[in-house]
Amino acid sequence: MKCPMCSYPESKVIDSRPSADHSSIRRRRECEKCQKRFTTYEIVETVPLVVVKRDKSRETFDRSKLLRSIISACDKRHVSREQMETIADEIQFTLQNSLQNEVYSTYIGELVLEKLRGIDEVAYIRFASVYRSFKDISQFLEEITNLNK
Amino acid sequence: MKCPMCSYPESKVIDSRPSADHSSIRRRRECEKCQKRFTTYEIVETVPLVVVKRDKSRETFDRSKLLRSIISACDKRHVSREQMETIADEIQFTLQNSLQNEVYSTYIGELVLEKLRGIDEVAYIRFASVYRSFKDISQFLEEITNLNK
DNA sequence: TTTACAAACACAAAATATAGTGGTATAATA
DNA sequence: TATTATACCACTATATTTTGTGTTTGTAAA
Repeated sequence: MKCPMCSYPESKVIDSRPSADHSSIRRRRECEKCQKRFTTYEIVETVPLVVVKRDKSRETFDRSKLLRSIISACDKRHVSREQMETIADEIQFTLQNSLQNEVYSTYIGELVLEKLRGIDEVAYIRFASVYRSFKDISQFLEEITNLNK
Repeated sequence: MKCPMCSYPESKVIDSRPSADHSSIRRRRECEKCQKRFTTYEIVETVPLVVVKRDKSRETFDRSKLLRSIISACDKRHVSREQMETIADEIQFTLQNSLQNEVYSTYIGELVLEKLRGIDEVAYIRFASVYRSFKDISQFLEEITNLNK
């Protein structure tokens, strides 16, 4: 590992500690040339998450886009911004921990529905109406009837 | 190191290679629980560069601020924006490769002077006049006299 | 000011990673 | 299409890192 001070390419580890949740490793290194010490982090490669849309086109996952869709479903409802952020966070976490690096937008939609269902029924129905493209009132009614089963 | 798929905290290294310039190490790991494999990178901690000002107050280094000071010194002079950007880049590079993570603003000033001196004398004098707070015309003259020595 | 916590430091035994060699597959490029 | 570069994979001997325990220090919070 190259020394950030003198750029010499070899250094040795003198201490190594996993982070509390083991999501990274902090190492303390010493340059073999100038003896200066520095810190490094080993982190999991972040694979950019690709979302496959209905028309099969692909785009990189965008948390703010996800959040916007949640916000608009919750408009005027008693759902706090914090709750919405949490939903977005949880979904992002779920996606990033899914084994794939490509996820279907429909899967994300289902995840949002699942979360909203437990928080606000109106927001849930609204999101479903957009997401599932309800064609007429009967589908609405059907979804609402299923809600309390 | 936590498995990004199943979140199990223990994994083993199965391959480890330094990058071409030794600025990072890529490791291939295998989760001890789910056996899935993933890649990690060990990178040097990026220490935010702190600038110590004349009054001893500290702030984080801001390239755009540095650039602004160069731009105003070069106002109406034949120095291209590209040259100014290059000066800022070179100084930032110098600072980030300096052994310290705290640098004195006076040091940055000297670096700018050094660069300007080779490019445009008027810009140089202007920057010096602000930076060194010339009190009267005699200091100006002195600096100008020294310029072509 | 006291407390609490993270980071730096030290040391040593035990466990694991590193780096050489070499093969395969894939993607980007000429 | 041939070429190149990169990632992934396998195997092995040896050197290095890891991790427990414990001290110290700087800094943030109470």
